[in-house]
Amino acid sequence: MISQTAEYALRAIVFLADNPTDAQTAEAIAKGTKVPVGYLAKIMQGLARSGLVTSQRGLYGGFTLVLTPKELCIYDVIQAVDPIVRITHCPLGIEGHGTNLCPLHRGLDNAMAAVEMTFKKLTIHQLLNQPQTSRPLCAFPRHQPEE
Amino acid sequence: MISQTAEYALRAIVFLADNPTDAQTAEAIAKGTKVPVGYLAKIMQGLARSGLVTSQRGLYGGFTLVLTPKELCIYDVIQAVDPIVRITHCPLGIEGHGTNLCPLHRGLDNAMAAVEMTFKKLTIHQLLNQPQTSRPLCAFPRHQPEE
DNA sequence: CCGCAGATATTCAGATATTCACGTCCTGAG
DNA sequence: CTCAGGACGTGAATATCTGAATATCTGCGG
Repeated sequence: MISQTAEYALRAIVFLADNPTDAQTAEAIAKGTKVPVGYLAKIMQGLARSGLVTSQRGLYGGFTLVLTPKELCIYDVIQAVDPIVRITHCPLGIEGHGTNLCPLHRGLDNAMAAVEMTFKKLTIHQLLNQPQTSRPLCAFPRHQPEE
Repeated sequence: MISQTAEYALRAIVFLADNPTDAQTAEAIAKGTKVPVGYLAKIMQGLARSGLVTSQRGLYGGFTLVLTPKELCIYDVIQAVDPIVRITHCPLGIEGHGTNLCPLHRGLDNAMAAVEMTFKKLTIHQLLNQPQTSRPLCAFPRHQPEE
C-alpha cells in the first residue's frame, strides 16, 4: 500500500522537521530514522530534485527543509518519491472512455482520490503535535540533538 | 497503488457479475477482460481459495460467483488477492508503541483505514449500475452474451 | 590542496507479472 | 462402465520492476 521508499522519505522529512536548527547529514538522518544510509541518500536526492529539501555539499553540509512543517503535507512527500497515479483513462483502452471512465475504474479512482485527500490534509506539523498520542515521534521521543 | 493483480481480479469479478447465467471458463473471462489467460487462471484460483468464486472442472465448467453482486464489495476482492495491510505496530520497533502508534504511522494508518472504508462501501452491483456514467462496464458496453 | 559530504552509476536481491507444461478431475457419449 | 476430451489445479521457469546496497565521482570549505 505505502511503499518502503515513501516510509523512509516520510521518516526523513519528519526527522528534519524535528531538527530544524541546522543541516542534517544523510548519515545523521539515517541513524535517527533507522534507514539504510545508501538508500536514504538516493531518496534524499529525489526530495531535493522535487524541491522539498535543499542539499549542501562539503563540510557542515547536509539537507534542510525548504518549507515549514505547517506548509508541508504528507501528500507532497509521497508525491515526490512515488506518486499516487490517478486513473485518467480506461486501462483496457476502450474507445469512448476518454472523459468518463467505466464504473469500475471510476470507483477505483474515487478511492484513490480519497487517499489523496487524506494525505493532503495531514501536515508534518500535525504529525509532530498530535493531541491524541503522547510520543512526538517514533525514533526519538522528545530528545535534544546531542552535541 | 492498486496492483495489477487486483485490477485483473476486479475485472474478472465484474465480468462474472455481468454474465451470471452460467459458469465462465478462464479463457472466456480472459478474452472479455483482456487479461493474460495463464495469469488470470492463477488469480482465479486465489479467488476460489478465498471463497469468492466456485470452480467447476470438466466440460461446461468454469467459474461462478458465490455471492450476489450486491453482497460483494471491492474490498473483498482486493483483500483476497493482495490484502491491504494495516499498520499495527511501529515499523521501527520502538518499545512502548504497542498500543498507540507514533503520530506518523498513526496518520498513515488512518489513511489506509480511509481506503478500506471506501472499498468496503463499494459493491460490485454499484459498479454495474452507477447512475453517473453511461457504460455499464469497460470491455463490454451492455452486450448480450453471444451463445 | 585535502577531506568531508552529497551526486551519480553499477550491481544485487527480492517481489511481482507472465508463461508453460503437466496433472487431475468432471462431463457426456457410446 | 469406460473412455476421451474439456477445463481447472499446481508447480516450475522466465521476465520485468522495484527496493536496496555498494562503489566511485564531483563539488564545497578550510
